[in-house]
Amino acid sequence: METAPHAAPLPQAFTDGVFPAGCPSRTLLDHITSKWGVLILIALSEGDQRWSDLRRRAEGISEKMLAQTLKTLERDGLVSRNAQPVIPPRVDYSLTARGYELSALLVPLVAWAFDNAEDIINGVPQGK
Amino acid sequence: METAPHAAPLPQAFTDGVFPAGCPSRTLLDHITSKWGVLILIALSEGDQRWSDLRRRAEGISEKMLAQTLKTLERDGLVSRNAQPVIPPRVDYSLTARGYELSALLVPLVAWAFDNAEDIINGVPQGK
DNA sequence: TAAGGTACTGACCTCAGGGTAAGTAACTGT
DNA sequence: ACAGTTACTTACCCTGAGGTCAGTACCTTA
Repeated sequence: METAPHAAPLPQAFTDGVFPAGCPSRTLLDHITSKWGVLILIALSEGDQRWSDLRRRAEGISEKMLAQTLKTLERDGLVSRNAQPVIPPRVDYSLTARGYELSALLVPLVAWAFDNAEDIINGVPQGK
Repeated sequence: METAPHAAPLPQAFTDGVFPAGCPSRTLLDHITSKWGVLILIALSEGDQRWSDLRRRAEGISEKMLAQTLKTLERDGLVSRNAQPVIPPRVDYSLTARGYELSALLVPLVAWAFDNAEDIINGVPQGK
């Protein structure tokens, strides 16, 4: 029942243990841990997706937020947009190399949340 | 320059590729990816901390948000609170087993964000 | 000729996440 | 007697995340 012994190395970063307020990582962290950002990145980790696919998979997202989230992730170089000049329009989104790198870290986190959510939200103590 | 081939298995969860709107994992994800939640969990991953330590380390957090975040994480069974009946008060916070499990997934993510933030926010394309 | 499909944009409004500041309890040291 | 310490709570306010809805462009099919 002991908690954290002392493991889990925070690599070289934050050696003083302080997370500075003005640090750019704060901004990036806000983008990638945003409500919809996580879901979009996870969805794309399974392969390219069209706009309409993403809308369907991130259930509950509005068109406005989908557009906004995708723009942010694109600006951050995590997602790339490929528009085909056809009618009706067809736009495919995919992860960049950098985005794929990130999704590899994000996927286990979301999987863990999925596995533990029910117990935690319903207040099951610790055992199962 | 190819992006995601198809790897990174989303374990058993979300086999249909849809993230349902009412899913409890949405709530949990909101807690653990919240602006301050992440920082608190990371800070505690290095060992027990007092209230005042956490305030200092999560630079910029207000007392109100620290209290609120800690309460949420405690309710979720990720953080445990140990108050000693001394004057002036002394309260230590630590990760539970569950919280430690989570922090092991969170730490690499934050480390990645820290390493890549500067390039990404300043718009360095991809190479370095 | 009118409806439908796709990928958006923009205007408008609401609500909650989060900041600021002051107050509190209870003891200790000067 | 009074300031100092620590861990909070409470009240008030405000910005911005995010929802809703309407509109658009352009071609296709009924």
